[in-house]
Amino acid sequence: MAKVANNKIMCPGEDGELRKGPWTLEEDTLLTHYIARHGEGRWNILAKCAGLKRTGKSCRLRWLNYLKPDIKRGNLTPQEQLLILELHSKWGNRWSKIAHHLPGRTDNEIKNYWRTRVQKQARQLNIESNSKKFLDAVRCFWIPRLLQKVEQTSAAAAAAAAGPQNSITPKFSNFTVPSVSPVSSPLENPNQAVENLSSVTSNQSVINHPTDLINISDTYVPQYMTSPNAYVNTNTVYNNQVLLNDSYNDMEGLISVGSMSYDSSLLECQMPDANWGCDDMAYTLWNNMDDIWQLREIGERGN
DNA sequence: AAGCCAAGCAACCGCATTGCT
DNA sequence: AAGCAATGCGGTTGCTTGGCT
Repeated sequence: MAKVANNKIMCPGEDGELRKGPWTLEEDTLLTHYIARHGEGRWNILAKCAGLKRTGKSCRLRWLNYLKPDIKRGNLTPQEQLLILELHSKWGNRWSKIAHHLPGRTDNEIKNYWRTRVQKQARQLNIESNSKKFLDAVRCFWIPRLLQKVEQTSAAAAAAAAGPQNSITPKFSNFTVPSVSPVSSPLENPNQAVENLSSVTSNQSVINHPTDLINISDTYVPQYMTSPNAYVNTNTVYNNQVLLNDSYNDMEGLISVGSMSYDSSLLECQMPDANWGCDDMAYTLWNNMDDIWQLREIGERGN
């Protein structure tokens, strides 16, 4: 341990220049063994006394982000991704705060996930990743999809645990076959889908593109945080046609779960028979999702 | 096989905050 | 209360790796 001489902490092997760059196995071993014996903290002293030619800061980072025994490695699960999206929508770039809610994950890992995966989507959508528009897109399209994945994976796990005779019927297995009515592309006429929504009478699918929903969602009451069903139902809208769009399809790639997916051409959006006015349409749409949207799970792609 | 490029991630840097003297 | 060191946090950099030509 350190000795104090003339108010200066003296440790063996503290001479020489500080190292930078990737850590070697030897350095990792030194740090791990030292912390196992003496514990964390007092990083500058630790760095010197452990015989590491690193700054205390560097040692701390290496330990917290890589060497600590409870660090979880590997891909983020759909549940973790969902949590990150939700918490980031609440708190923004408070990586450390977010990381506290994901045991075994570091703020650095979450930050990298956000920058590499999430911001990539924003770029592809031509939306600023810190804009309300993108936040809405995440809430309306991405989170619902993750919720589906979470449900699917837990259902699959339950089915596996129950054995083949007691397999559980997925929650989305009995939705009706839709009748999708063709409408003009919102890319050609961005306001078309909203207009179509106001004129629709019943049983018609009219939303072509997520940006339409983003526009609508400016006025919706954000129940997304408390109503899982709302996620699923809004996602129906997304799935309905946007899956044809490459950049949105890329969101799929972020979720490394099983092969189950939804066929956009067979998802149904049903409107109630009541007359829809544009003004209160958004509010009604988002608050009645549970009742008015139905979807049909296609199951394994290729069916 | 070699070179190029982009994505992902580990690590660094600077600033802010906290705690101790 | 002030000064200083340690620690924490978020932004950024640059290295590694894998895919493509």
